[in-house]
Amino acid sequence: MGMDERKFRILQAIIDDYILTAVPVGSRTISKKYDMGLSSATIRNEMSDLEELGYLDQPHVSAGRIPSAKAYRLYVDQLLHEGRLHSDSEAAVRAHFLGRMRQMEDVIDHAAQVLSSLTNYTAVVLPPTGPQPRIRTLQLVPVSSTAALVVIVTDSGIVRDTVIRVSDQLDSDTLYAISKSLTKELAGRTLQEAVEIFPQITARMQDNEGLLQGLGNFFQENSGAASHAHVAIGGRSNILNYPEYSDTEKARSFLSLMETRDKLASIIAQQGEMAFTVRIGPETGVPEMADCSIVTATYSTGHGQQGTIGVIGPTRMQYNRVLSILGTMGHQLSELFSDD
Amino acid sequence: MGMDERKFRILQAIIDDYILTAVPVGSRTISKKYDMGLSSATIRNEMSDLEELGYLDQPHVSAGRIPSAKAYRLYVDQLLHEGRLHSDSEAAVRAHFLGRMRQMEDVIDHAAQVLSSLTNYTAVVLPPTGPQPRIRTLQLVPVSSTAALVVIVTDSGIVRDTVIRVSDQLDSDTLYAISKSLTKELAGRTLQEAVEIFPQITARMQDNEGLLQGLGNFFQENSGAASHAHVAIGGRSNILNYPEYSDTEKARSFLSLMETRDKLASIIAQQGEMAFTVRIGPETGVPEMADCSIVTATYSTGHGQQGTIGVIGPTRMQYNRVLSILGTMGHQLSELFSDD
DNA sequence: AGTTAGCACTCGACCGAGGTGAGTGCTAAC
DNA sequence: GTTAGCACTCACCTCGGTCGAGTGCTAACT
Repeated sequence: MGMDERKFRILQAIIDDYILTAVPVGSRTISKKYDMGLSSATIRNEMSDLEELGYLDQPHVSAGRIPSAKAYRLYVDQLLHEGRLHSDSEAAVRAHFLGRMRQMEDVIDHAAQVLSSLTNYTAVVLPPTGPQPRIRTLQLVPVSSTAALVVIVTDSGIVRDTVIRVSDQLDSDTLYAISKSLTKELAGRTLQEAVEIFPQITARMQDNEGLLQGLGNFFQENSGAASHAHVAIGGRSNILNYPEYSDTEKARSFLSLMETRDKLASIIAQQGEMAFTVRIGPETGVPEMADCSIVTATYSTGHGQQGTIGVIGPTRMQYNRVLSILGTMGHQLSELFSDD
Repeated sequence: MGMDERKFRILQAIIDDYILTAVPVGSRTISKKYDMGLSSATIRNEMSDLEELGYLDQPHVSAGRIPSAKAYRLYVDQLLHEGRLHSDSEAAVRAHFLGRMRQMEDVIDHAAQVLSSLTNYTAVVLPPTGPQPRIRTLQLVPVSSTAALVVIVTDSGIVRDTVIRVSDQLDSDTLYAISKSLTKELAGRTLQEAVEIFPQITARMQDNEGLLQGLGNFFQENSGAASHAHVAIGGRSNILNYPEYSDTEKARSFLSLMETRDKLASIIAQQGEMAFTVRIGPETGVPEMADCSIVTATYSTGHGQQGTIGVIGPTRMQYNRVLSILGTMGHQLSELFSDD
């Protein structure tokens, strides 16, 4: 007994119906609602086969069937293979990005917001990370008599800043001079490299110890794995729209997972190069998400950096819609970042 | 029939018990658990009076009584009046702030986190706002050949920045020169004032039109009510710990309110000068929070700026604990910001 | 051989009856 | 003014019965 064309069509109908209704679907429903030209009895036989093949589960003997993770997997693979993602969502996404935003964080937050409101699921957006950005300019701005702001501009246009304390009294011009010489030394290097050669620089410029030490620390802190910094999450409570989470206990564990940004980031973070990832139920590897699916896509900044956007919802997710929206969103973000 | 001492003690016992158990409390419970030296019958009579006075509600005729909003109000006023907030929480709060943080946002986020985990309710922290900060320094940092970063340092040490596009090609030194002259013109003024006199400056410095226009926009955008910028929220899902929110529909509406930062900020934002505000049930003025209470406290930065921290929980909130924790947290934040 | 109709069977959902127990209000006695 | 006692109320639980959606199996039809 293999998986023939007809079985597949029936399976697809079952999945479609279940995605819509979240109710176990019976043979009669399929035979009537999706006119297959087959009687319910025949469907029943096929469903029995599909269950044996592992594509369907039966919550109890006299309920309909529901698709298994394996079924969704098949369904999604098909979608991805065919590549026919209907794209009426494109306009919607684009419309939301008309007023373009200044800051990275704004963009990230906004993207998560849009993504969740378009899909009605929970959305997560990770900022771009990638090869160590290279320093382009470093500048010190006086903040008070004992503090200065360090602004570092990198080749990907990303700006990092921090306030450091300087024990000495330094005026604006002196700081500018120091900035210029530091820029000369550091331009073109990564933060990692900056940490390495920093002792030499410190040796050469013996004055301004306090300042240099502060700078050293800053480099140190920021050179590590580009710190999963800001993770934007949107539509946290969307999950409650779906009956599978009407159980409060489930909802609780899901929502508290959503609160721990770090964990979430590591779950979402894309490994590999794929345009899309779809992890279904147990494939997520997270017990709290045993009946969730995670769909992610990547975007890139045109400076070799990559970011991830993702949607989390019940396994009976509208994969078609979600994939298409993620695709569009990915494009938009890539465009937005690459000419910025 | 008035409110005598004994009635008050009974009411207090009822509130305490209800806060703990969330179950309507009956006369027998009070007479046994809180030994008043009175029989259940007597308590019953008193409770009947208290109900008539509007301090107790009876969900149905044969259940116990639950405290009304009016009762909580009385209870809280008493707490605030007596001022005896037990302070074993002080150490806990302090412990969480040992590693002090660099950036405003980090502090805010962390504070919300701590506050929610200490209270087990949902916590909200608003960044300090206050009288228009005055410009101390303005500096332009080149980002690319067509963009520059504007950094503005204000007297409260707060740094605002944005990237603006400059149509002209400007090198670092030129930008520095412009920065210096702009700083001279603008130092000591508020952003509001900067907007007003900006046309004159533009007229005087006719070159660099693109740049000046970008700057103008930036001032304009930031001069408004100090933009409820970053609102930190912690323990969103804590509300689900409490049986009054085991109804999914209620939880949903609560959580989606928590998602709209702006709205939340305006709800929490403290009017008036009071150290503490307690709004109970309908007093919140938000229908979604008909059976929530909001407790807020303020902290200040020592530069005339004030921020708000708040806790949102069910009306049967542990007011005592919450008030004391908020108080301590407020102090810690004030200290942290004032010498920064 | 595949398809279909028919039928017995299963099992969750829904409904109403009855029992249980916490809690009240009232009355009468202390 | 306080207390004991008692009848009464009402949410909640459990139990049995009915209903209906859905299945699996068998036998007949194409």
